[in-house]
Amino acid sequence: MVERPPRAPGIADVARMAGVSVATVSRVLNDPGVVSERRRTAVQDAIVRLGYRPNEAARALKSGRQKMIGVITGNTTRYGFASVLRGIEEAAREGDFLVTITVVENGDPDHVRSAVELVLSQPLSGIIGIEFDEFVTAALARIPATMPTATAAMVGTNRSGLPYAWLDDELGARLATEHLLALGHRTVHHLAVDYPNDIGHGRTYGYLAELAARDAPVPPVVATDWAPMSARAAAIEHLPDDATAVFCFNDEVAMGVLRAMADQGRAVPGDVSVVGFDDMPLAEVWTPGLTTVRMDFAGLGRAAFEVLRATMAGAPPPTARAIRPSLVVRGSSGAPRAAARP
Amino acid sequence: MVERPPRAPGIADVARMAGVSVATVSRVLNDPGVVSERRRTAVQDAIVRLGYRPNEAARALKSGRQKMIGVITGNTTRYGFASVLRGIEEAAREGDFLVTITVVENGDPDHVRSAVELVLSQPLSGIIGIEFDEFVTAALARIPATMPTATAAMVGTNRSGLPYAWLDDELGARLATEHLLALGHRTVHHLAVDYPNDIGHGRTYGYLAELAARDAPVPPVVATDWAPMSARAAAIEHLPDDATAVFCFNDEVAMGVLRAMADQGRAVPGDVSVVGFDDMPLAEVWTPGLTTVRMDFAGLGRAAFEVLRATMAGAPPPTARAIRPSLVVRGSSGAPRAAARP
DNA sequence: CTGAAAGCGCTTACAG
DNA sequence: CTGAAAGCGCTTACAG
Repeated sequence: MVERPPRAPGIADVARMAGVSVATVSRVLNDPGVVSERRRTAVQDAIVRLGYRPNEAARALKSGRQKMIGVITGNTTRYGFASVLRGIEEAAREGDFLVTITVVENGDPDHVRSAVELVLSQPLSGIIGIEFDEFVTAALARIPATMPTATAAMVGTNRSGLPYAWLDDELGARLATEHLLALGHRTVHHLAVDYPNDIGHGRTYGYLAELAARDAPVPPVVATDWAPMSARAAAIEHLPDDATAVFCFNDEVAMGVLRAMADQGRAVPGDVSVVGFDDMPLAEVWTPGLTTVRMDFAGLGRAAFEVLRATMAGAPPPTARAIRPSLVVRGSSGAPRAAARP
Repeated sequence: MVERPPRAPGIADVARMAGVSVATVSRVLNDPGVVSERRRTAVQDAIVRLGYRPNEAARALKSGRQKMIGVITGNTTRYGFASVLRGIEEAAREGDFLVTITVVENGDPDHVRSAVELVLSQPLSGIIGIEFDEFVTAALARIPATMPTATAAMVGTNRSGLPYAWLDDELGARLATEHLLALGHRTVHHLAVDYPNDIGHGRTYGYLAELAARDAPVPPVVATDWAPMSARAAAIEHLPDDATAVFCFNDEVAMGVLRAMADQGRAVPGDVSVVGFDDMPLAEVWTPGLTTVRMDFAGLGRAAFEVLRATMAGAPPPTARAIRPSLVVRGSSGAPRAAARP
């Protein structure tokens, strides 16, 4: 613990020590170029000696803006949200912005409203929504148009209409589906979360599109929820016995499917190939290693921050920034047993 | 997008509409009891009609404190940190506090200093450090004593000496070790992260203590780092062929060990029992389901917030709040093959 | 119970 | 380039 004066030094203390007016100190802080070198040096010395630190509340009161951005997000315990948040935080910190988070995880109007009120009570510079679901969209809809706002999204999830950066999960799904088809599977089955719904998910669309493009039969989509054990149950109940390839909504769903296969004594990839989505850190550790699509969530967070920064600077409506996913092939996918068919 | 006046309404607008002074409006906001019912109602009506929202920057400027707490944490992408953050955020939101996060993930003095500077530039009400590693401890050491601060810790990690809440991972390790010994294993091996080091970890201590208490032989501790695949490598290289039970530092390490066993053709739990630590959501999905120790990280976050709240209220140095872990038995642990020995 | 007034720590026209 | 002064939106003694 450093010892400190009872009251933190203010701009007036600096001015006194440097023998200048408070206005000059303020200028040194905000626009050093306009101050003569002599005084500038004197002020900077005083700042260091006093350990002066600007009071952001006072700055915010004057300017109406604070060097702080708000992030509205779903459950930060989930891999995607956590990683995007990570990227935002890094980019923000580099730009000297602090990040405040507000979790919105259901559609209850009271919950959404109070969460937004809480964020808006602060003089934020801007807001980023991690718009992967409808709850965040609902929260974003309550933010006044005067507040600079940007969004991190995936295909089809950017329902707020705000400037955004996005991850092309539709492309990722096509890569995954194509990979399986190229291996010789007659078709590919799919476990989808939150399907059917009015948002739709790029990864489900991409899967369907790739099947169509290659004239593969389209099996019924198997619906599940986020919980891996629900995916396990859905796989056991709805995946046909002759399925040889399964493309999963995300890695956690894939892990549930892998568990289902193990419990049923079906070999992976011998009897069935399983492909996930996201490439979370544990994907490679699973037995067998999970073939999946790598999504650069942290990059998405950084890109969203750049979009917000442009918006804050009053730039023309910034273009969306897309991040390309890539396929990561590991042990869980292979050729079907009877691959040698015409 | 709601349409809004160019400038947000202030306390003066409310006062005008309600026909009272600004002082009265302020009182209604902060201490409604002292205002007569008639005026109070008038003010509250005006607040609603105007959509008035207090400007926290102005409040902070007067009081020197803002309804915002800062969280200093390690990589929020990791399960433990993310879950504690989660608990803090929930508790804070219920108390109408906003949460700001700053990630400190290495010991570089410049990094630590600038991270702390950034946090301190805000008129925070208080700070919580998720003190699971030395980097957060280093950051906490730079916070002036005048700032209310609390910590979320585990056994031995609370090196800052600040008021804290903690998770008794030493007890958890004893439960896990005892479980394995009670199953009939002659002894238990251990993969430890960050060992040996001057902090030490409660879970490693607890394991050692339980072995000693039961007069079991003490095999050399196998060192690994956080990455599951490193744990896999360490297990393959250093775990003796006759090991029948392994207690792992955390679930991710255990997953690496499970992978090592699979790659070596050793059956779990037939040939070797594996126990993890933390009970992350995927632990039950693994094949076989992972026996582990459940750690209530979110509860820890909430408890840390309570400790901070007491500190902010100027209460006597709050007592530490302990959270008990519990053993969760699943498929990865069982009796050794030759269990029927004296 | 209520109002007039000072002041929190800055920034920013306005003069010079 | 520099300083004196007003003001950002509140809270809080101080009188009454």
